[in-house]
Amino acid sequence: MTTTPTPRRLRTRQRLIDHGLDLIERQGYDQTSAAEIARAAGVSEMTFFRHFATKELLVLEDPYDPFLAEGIGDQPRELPPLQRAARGIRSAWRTLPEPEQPEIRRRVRIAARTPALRGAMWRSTGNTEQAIVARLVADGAPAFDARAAASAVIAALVTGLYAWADGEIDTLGAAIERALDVVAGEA
Amino acid sequence: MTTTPTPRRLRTRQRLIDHGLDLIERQGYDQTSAAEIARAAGVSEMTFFRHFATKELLVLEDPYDPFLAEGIGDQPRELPPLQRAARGIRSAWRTLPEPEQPEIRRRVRIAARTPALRGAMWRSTGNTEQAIVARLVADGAPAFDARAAASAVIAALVTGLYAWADGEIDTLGAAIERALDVVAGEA
DNA sequence: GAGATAATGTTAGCCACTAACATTCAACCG
DNA sequence: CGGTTGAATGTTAGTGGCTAACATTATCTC
Repeated sequence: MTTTPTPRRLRTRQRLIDHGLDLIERQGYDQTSAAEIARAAGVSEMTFFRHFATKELLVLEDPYDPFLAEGIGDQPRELPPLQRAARGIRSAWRTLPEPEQPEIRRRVRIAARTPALRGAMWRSTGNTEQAIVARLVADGAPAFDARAAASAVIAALVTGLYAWADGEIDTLGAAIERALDVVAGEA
Repeated sequence: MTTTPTPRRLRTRQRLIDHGLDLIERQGYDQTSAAEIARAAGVSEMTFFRHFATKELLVLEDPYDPFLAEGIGDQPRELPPLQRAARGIRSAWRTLPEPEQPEIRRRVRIAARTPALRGAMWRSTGNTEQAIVARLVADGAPAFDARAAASAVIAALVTGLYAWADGEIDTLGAAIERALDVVAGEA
């Protein structure tokens, strides 16, 4: 189905990202047009949109990572959905090395500062949220409770992301732990 | 500061809303242009945007209601922020009569079905969220915890709103109660 | 080196939205 | 009642996000 991209395409894509984040950091998201980014990257405007279906995705697109939902199945089913989701994510995160990608931080910082992107960020977490809902439901949670718990946990996580991007919290891991503490305290 | 709108302006605005929701319900949000709505309401496209700064706001604009945050101050400060927010909102809601406005339900149903509007909904809850954060912080909560708690509670509330609009839960009050139960169970 | 295929370019156009300026409407004043 | 004023609306022109259709250029294979 999904054919692997050619080296040339990957180079073009990376140039668009590099020049795009650069320009946006300097002049702001709204003040930077897709055409301008394309010009800076040495391609046509059309090519920009062939790489990123929307301008938002230049900043927010990330490969879908369902791994966050994977720890949920291990949690005891007696726990309420919110606790299961929070603890599952925490344990999934701990099995992973801190992905110290500075580019992710650039992206999140831009998103945090751009009102137009905050909504888009919400949309871009949709896949992760659905994965969490699916796991909770598979383990017996009512559909409504699963949706409410998943959306609440994701919202807190995004808050943590923003705090990390702003330098308010040092490491991504610490931001996540603290956000999860707030929605499902140690109590 | 804010001058009261003239009767004529109010009539035009209502006609835009009536024809707008009507057309959007029939053909979908993305398939209905602002120009089309304006034409149906018998005004120019420019007038549409003078009443609604963005097309999204035709569906989502609602007077800012800070009342939801008002019950938070009454909660015991020993409780963690998430509990304070959830209980405060619950008690604020209970002091109010169920506002059985069918138009609100139309709007929410459209928002629930339109991916482009889900993000906008998130933005439109920003005022309420800020009010909640302000109250939590005023009562001594750390800023980060307040933001995380407020965003989580709002996210769950929006989930409840959608469920009510879809008919999955009968009354708005029940939807809110249940959403709050999920994020801050009786435990 | 010829062909096939992916990647890009060009052009034209729709829609959301804005700025600038002209026009109509409604209330108020004499 | 006519005239004046300010709000509401209309008109026109333009920008930026985004798409469709078709032409062109790279790159890879044989």
